[in-house]
Amino acid sequence: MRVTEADGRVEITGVSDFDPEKIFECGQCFRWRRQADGSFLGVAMEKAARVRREGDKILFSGGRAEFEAVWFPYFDLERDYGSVRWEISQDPRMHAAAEYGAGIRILRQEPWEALCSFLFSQCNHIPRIRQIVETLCSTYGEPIEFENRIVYTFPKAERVAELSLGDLEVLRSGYRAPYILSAARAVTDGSLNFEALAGVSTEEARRALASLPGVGRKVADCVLLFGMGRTDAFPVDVWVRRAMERQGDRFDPSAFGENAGIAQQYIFFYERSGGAGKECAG
DNA sequence: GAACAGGTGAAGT
DNA sequence: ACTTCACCTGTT
Repeated sequence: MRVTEADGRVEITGVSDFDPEKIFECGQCFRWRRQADGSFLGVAMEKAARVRREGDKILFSGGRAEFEAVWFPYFDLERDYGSVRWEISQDPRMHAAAEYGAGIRILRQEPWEALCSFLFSQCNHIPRIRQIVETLCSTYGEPIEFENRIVYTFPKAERVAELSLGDLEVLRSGYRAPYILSAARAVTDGSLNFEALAGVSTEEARRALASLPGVGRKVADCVLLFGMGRTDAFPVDVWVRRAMERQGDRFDPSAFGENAGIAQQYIFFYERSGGAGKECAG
């Protein structure tokens, strides 16, 4: 990977598997929006950014220092997705999905944001999840200026913990609102400590997350995968379940080891695209 | 208007 | 251990 800085932005070349559209629209995150010029604008890690692809170049707003401190880890640029994808493709059942998902990367989001986002996700469509998250941020996040506009950070757990259910009504998040409040309180009072969970097994971290109200196996695995860098976590939602059931034969995600979560994202993206359905029609 | 949506947890077999 | 249901809200 080659990194150059110019005009207040960073260009990288020589990165395989970086398709902004797939990364931001494969359902793992909810705060990046496509702009009229084809770039994506978002806020993550308390920073706003614009990201675009031009041919084999990826452009990031901001300087090299910010890129190295924030966006390099956030976009998981250390991982060679080309070879991960090749390994996953060795399972013939994964071949089509892995090829279709070329360009996806698993973002390393903040664990608290991932926890909230996937608590909101239950029984909701993606547009609605985005709406709820955006309202949470614009109402309770911190304003920051970016390219002559105001955008909002994701509010910290400490901020949410001091809110009431009434304060959250503006989100229209229904029965999920109390889940958010108790999660915020758990993070704030230390009974859920993400830093400490970095040092325990995935299974133990999963148990800790699932002890929160409203967090079951699926949401816990989403937090592990999208917010805690646990690529061995394999969230099973209705789409992935459908794909697995169609295999008829037993499908064991643990066979993918540390790549299970990435395989999951290929399956999810492919299944939602409808590509898998066509294959089976007949 | 009923049914459903990236789930969870309690209560019923 | 497996199945059923309610849960807010918005959309089809």
